[in-house]
Amino acid sequence: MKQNDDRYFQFPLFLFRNFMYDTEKCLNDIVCYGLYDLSNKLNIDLFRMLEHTIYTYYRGGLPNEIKERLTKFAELGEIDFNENYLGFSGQGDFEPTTEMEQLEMIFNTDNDFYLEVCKWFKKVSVINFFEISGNYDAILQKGKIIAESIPDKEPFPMIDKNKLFEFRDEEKTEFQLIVFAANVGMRSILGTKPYCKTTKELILCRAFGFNTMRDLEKEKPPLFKKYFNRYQTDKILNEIEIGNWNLFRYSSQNMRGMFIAYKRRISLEKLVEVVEEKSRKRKIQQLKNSKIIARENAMKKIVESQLNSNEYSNESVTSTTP
DNA sequence: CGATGCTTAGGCCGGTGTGC
DNA sequence: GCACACCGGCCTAAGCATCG
Repeated sequence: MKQNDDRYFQFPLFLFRNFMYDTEKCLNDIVCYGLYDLSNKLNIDLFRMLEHTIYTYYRGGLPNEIKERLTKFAELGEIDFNENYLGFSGQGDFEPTTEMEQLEMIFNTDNDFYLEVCKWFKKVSVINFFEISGNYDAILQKGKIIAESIPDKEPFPMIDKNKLFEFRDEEKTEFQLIVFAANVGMRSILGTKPYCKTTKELILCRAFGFNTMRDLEKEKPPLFKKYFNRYQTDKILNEIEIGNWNLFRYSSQNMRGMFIAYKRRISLEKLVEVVEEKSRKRKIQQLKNSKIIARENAMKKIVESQLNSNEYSNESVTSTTP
């Protein structure tokens, strides 16, 4: 797992459909899916797992089965636990090097035990990351159900972990919720791109958890109508731009649609440059095309007039012939 | 393939509603 | 009467979609 993924939850967009109506349930579903997803993707760091297993053995808190197995291995002399130092070095650092090496040897010969410890370690890692207090297995089960019902071509936006818990646990106004939702909508459109072109309509559509306007029309949320107007969309987008959302927008004069971008991925100056250069190149291409067309038309005319003059000359020839 | 119509963002503006 | 939030209409030009 990469360092910068640590702070984000990634989830299928459709979970967001009830965000405006039942925020807590929506965000808890996202946590369930995130937990399930992480438990699948998590790569085990063997060193940390060895260390944490020894640490938890000394400190207490291992599942009984694992603890009993370790005790047995100790009785057989395959691992030496030092009940005086409890894994701490003379300098006071937790460095159970010998125990870890011995445990690794045990893992190499007893694959079932290794897998059992992996399962436990994964669980504690995930619980630690998500700071959850609920029933881990139930959450995992729910996450699995969600994962199995993801539609095709579903966008997967990401939410900052702290923001997610903030919105789940603190009271928010409807406008604060729609701003958060629009932020998610924008992220679902951007994906991994630093910037891209879109419309206000699609941002709002995604904010309500729908992939396309076609999907949204099937079960249009009442609040979509409330917020999809000039004043409200501008207010929402302005709020996102001045707030701490790492997002901004740019629309060239009279252009159809707008560009949205991550502040941390591209500067306003750079985006404007890119957008105006695109428009300049398009204009140049249009000029080229119109010149080609003009030339073709001119050539046609010339050919036609030559044909005509030939006809006249032929006529004159035939007329003079007896 | 080209002409045409349609959609879109944003500047501007007038009108309505609300609280003081 | 005043300040402010809200809403939709009109307008422009870009550029996308579509039709013949």
